[in-house]
Amino acid sequence: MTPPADPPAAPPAEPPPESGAGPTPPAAEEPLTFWSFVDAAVTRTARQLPGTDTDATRLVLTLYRVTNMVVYDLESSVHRPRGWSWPGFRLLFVLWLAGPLEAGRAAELSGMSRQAVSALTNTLERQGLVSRAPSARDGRSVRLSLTDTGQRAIADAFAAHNERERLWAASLSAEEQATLVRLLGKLGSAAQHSEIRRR
Amino acid sequence: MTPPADPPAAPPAEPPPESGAGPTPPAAEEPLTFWSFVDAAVTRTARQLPGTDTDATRLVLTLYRVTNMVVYDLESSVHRPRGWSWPGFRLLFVLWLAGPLEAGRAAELSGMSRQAVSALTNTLERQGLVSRAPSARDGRSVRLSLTDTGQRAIADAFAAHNERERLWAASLSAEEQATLVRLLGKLGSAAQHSEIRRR
DNA sequence: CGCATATCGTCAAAGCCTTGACCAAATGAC
DNA sequence: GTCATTTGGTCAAGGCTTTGACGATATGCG
Repeated sequence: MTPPADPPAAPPAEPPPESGAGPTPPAAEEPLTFWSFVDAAVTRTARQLPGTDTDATRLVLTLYRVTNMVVYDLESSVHRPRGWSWPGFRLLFVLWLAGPLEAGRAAELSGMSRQAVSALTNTLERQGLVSRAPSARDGRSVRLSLTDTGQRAIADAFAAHNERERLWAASLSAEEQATLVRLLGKLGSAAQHSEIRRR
Repeated sequence: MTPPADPPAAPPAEPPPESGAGPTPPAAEEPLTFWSFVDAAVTRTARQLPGTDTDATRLVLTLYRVTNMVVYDLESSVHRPRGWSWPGFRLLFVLWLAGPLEAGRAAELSGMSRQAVSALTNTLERQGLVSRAPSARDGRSVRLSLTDTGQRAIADAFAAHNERERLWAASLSAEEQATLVRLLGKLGSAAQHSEIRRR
């Protein structure tokens, strides 16, 4: 779901609906595009719902959209050509760096649910990249580890993945990258507040 | 897939694998957690693959993980209780703000594929929130619009959604929010470079 | 030691995503 | 006007996500 990259070259939006029913018609004279939609969204939510925290809307909308673009690019150019998926790569990445793990720990480190790790491991096991073994520590657990094939495959994939990451990161200076990471980390720490729902 | 919020309180990782086969064993003495994994990942990829752009790795890893946390929280606390999904909300949001749209335009504005919008519209139509009509402009197109029920439902959901966005955003000052949005926007503009894959 | 409770991984059902394909309609060249 | 090409929406297959449930195993209290 990578959007067109060249705003505002998209064809014109349909004309706004007639006055009366429903929300206030969009006031934009220019056609909306993926890019201008964020600005328009902020303006229009303020009009539709007085009291809207428009800065928060802009923040979350931008965060989600940019992340989606990055992930789509990485998945479609690096991982799908290998017959992999983005979540598959993420699980292989965790096992590559942390070594063999119990499935629950792999779920925790990768930020996936236990059921998602279980289903994903089915796929990766079938591809010969990961193997399951009963855990000596706990009869309920399975220990996931990369096969030799998996080790080689993830090293190769990560090289290409990192090359692509570098292209994305290169649009920011080193200082900007550091600032972005710092602010994202600060945003992420909000999850420690009791109001935020977490697993 | 929201990870535990309280680093590093997670139970200890399994002991590192023995020397020899596979990658260099993880050197960390502390158990890895969702949080410390990012730092560990950066350190260990540099060791596994000399020449790794570790700043890019940190940037993309952090971006993805924080976004995932935010989306999981919004979806599980605001949208799933309504019987909705995150993508469903996003499509409703676009139709709410832009008014009735042809499906292809809705796909464009929301950053989804046409097939994803089609399948999602099936669900929302079944829930009585969206309706399809043939487009007068183009015999191949369908025009998507919110039903009256849909209008009311999205207004109510967005109020709760925005309240939750506000909680997230509140962890940053207004200036920090503006800086984050600006840097994300700059990162997103990288998609205009020809190397980045886009739809 | 017995038993209630918690934990781990998997299962099932339903929804969402991707790619490739198909059919109908639109477009543009000649 | 004809025809090749493009476009729009849907379909199908396969993979990934969620929630709730289940059976096996572990834990801790009395």
